[in-house]
Amino acid sequence: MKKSSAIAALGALAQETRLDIFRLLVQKGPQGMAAGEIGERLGQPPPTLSFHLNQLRFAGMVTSRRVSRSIIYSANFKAMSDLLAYLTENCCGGRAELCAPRASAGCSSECAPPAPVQSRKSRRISV
Amino acid sequence: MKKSSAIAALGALAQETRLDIFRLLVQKGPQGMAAGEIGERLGQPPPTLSFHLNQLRFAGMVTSRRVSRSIIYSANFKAMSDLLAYLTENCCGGRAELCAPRASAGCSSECAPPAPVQSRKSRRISV
DNA sequence: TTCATAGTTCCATATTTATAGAAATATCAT
DNA sequence: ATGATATTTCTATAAATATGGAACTATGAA
Repeated sequence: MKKSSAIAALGALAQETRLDIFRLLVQKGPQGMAAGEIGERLGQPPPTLSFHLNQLRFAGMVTSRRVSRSIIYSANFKAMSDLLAYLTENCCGGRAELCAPRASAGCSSECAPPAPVQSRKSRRISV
Repeated sequence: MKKSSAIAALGALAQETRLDIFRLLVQKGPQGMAAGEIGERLGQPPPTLSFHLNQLRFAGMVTSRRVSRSIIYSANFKAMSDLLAYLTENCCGGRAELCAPRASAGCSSECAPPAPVQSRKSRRISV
């Protein structure tokens, strides 16, 4: 994944209405949901909703298809997983053992907090 | 994870310099890196860098600790994994079998594109 | 103390992003 | 055609975010 795509994806999701839209669509699954229904659920006026759906679409996080008068939006699951992979890429310099318990998908699950590092000489430090 | 935390995290990462910083720190692992070294690597003037480090810190994506004159920043791996979990939460309404091949961590790996939905009556549609 | 180093905060400016009314487009039913 | 529904584009305005110079704070060394 290119950096610019990741920034676009993150930026698309970093807004309350759009995050709501995206999670709604993630939960809805591949069948998707019509723009109108999304707007009803989230209480957004059509132009505002359309703006946000466009942002998500340009960022590649959703796809759309017309069905009769409705436009059906669906989450782009591939884009989501690519983004997650990008964020965790080469975690801990490849030495995932530095990332504590159940570091399954290359560190993405759960990593140790950086507190108890002190590799050799235990050095006392302040925050 | 609360929605506001997710938005803060996504917003923090949705900016080129900050994404660079975060990925650098993810790859560096728990030992972290001094602000100065980050600035050198990314070619950012100190005030700009400090601004972005603060954004990441307020969003909970990095932690900082002082070591002598340096301030060492580290990625917050827990925050990252919480964010990833939030994004994929209840994927496909819990029926992860709707999300195609190797849907390991609740859909986060790879999900089917929404193209071949057509649950019952195969309806021809245009895009 | 004084100096050099490492970072931060303050501030003004520039840029980007969000909101929603009004008008326009597309589809379907009559 | 005409009207109703579904959604978008246009537009102006408002709000949030990014940038970097100048000045400030904290730490350690001479």
